[in-house]
Amino acid sequence: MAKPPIAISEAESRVMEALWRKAPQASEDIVAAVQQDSDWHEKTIRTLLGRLLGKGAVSAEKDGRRYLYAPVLTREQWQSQESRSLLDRVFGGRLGPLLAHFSEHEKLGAKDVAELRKLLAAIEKKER
Amino acid sequence: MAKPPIAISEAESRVMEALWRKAPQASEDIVAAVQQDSDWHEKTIRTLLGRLLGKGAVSAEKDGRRYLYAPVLTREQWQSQESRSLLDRVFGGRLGPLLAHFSEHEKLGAKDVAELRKLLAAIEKKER
DNA sequence: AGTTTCAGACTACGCCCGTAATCCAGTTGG
DNA sequence: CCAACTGGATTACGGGCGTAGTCTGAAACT
Repeated sequence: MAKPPIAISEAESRVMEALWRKAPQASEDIVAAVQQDSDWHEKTIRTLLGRLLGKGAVSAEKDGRRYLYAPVLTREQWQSQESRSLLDRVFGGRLGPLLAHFSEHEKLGAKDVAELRKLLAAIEKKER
Repeated sequence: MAKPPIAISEAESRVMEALWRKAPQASEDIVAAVQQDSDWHEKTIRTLLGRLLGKGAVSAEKDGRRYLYAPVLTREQWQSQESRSLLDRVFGGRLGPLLAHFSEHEKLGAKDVAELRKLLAAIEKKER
């Protein structure tokens, strides 16, 4: 069977962020890390961690009486899923319209333009 | 006060699609249009339409015994909202990483590449 | 050894969403 | 004029999500 994609919610992704930055970590440290950027209650963060475990988005390895948590879903996988979802849901699966949209409505910084050039250069190289 | 952004759900967006393609339309026609691409029950579609009305995403004008519905939220506004949401939630608000992601993980069709070139050309022209 | 503590498990609860079914009043067909 | 029909309004219901609170078992402190 194909692996079912792991869907995580907005709030859950904030917890994943902490793990993507550093892993493995004990829940105490995760709580502290997440609280740097949010005002969530410790209980809330632990609940989210538990849900992520249930979904298989993180793994837990026993370390004494506590667990050390690590991400299973990578940030890249998540970014891919979310990007593809936007592409399919909102732009009919075509990159063109999405890019056109960004070019019209988002201010592109110098770095963005450089990234665009790089992207195009890579494509052209591969093309022949 | 600033107008609060109108958030619509996935299913609701399917109904909006029908209205974006043609408006105004009576609910009967909307139902028929949506059913072309889905197997939703008529009642379901009417419920979604009602919710969209409640959210102010569509307007209804009485036309005899029925209403004629029209979109208030435009497709472009919606695409903007969703794009910005992805950008902020998943890519820290920076376009570069998003573009890098697409260049690495998405297969670009010829049309996409053309769109990219056009986009870059437009930028270069504006740049000087 | 008894008590306090704390990580993790289980429970809670209101709101949104997907997906309808039921109810009601005005229109229309007979 | 009465019955059937139909669009719209109201109600339903289970699952996920945001946001915790409570319970429990074992470790740690005294």
